[in-house]
Amino acid sequence: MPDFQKADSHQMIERSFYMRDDVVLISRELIGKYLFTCFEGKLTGGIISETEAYNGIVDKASHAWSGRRTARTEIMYRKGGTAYIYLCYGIHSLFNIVTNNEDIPHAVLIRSIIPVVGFDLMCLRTNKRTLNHNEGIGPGKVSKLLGIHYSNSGLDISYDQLDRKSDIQHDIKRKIWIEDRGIIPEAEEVHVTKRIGVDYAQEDADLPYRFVWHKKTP
DNA sequence: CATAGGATCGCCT
DNA sequence: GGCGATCCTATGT
Repeated sequence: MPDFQKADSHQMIERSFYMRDDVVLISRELIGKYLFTCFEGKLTGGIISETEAYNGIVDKASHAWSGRRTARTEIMYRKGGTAYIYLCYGIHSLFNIVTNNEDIPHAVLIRSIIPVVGFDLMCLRTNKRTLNHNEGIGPGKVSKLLGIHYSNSGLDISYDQLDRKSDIQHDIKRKIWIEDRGIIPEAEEVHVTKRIGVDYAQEDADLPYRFVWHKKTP
């Protein structure tokens, strides 16, 4: 378990990171970043350990395939750094980060985290006495641990440096954000595979858009 | 309005 | 590894 207190580089990821063109690269680069939520003043967070890229209108696995726009998917067409969260199987809120410019509906699904901050609250949310080893593995479980609900879809998770008026620790309005704390996964520990549960996507079903961090045991 | 199905999970065998 | 839960979303009449 990394010691986040000792990491010397704490930095909330800014807009330019999310606004880039290559959603697969962003998906890869999010491995090892810290995902935080703060709802009702309570902080929880973990290290992102699994992601999937969804490559907009040309990607048959994407909700925005062929430019589809509905009330739900409209959020995907916002600018990079927006949260796109939707309900899956009637039960699970799945958390995605919109990337690229406005009107380009790229997104990264966060599939797993390693819990780091707020264990007590995460136990409450999952109704467990202690967190299981695999409690953060699976996109539905990520949202459960962090208290993310699909009604939070559309929240801004980024910030614009020029608009920054005070220390981010005092930005009580921000509910979800990502920080770079200097963790760099070993390249050979990050596995690339096809995406989960998208067999319906025909020729796009096998694209190497999933990244899984298999950490060597310390 | 009605209805099929889903970027899943946990419990069961 | 099989299956039911559970309800919103998208689509069609």
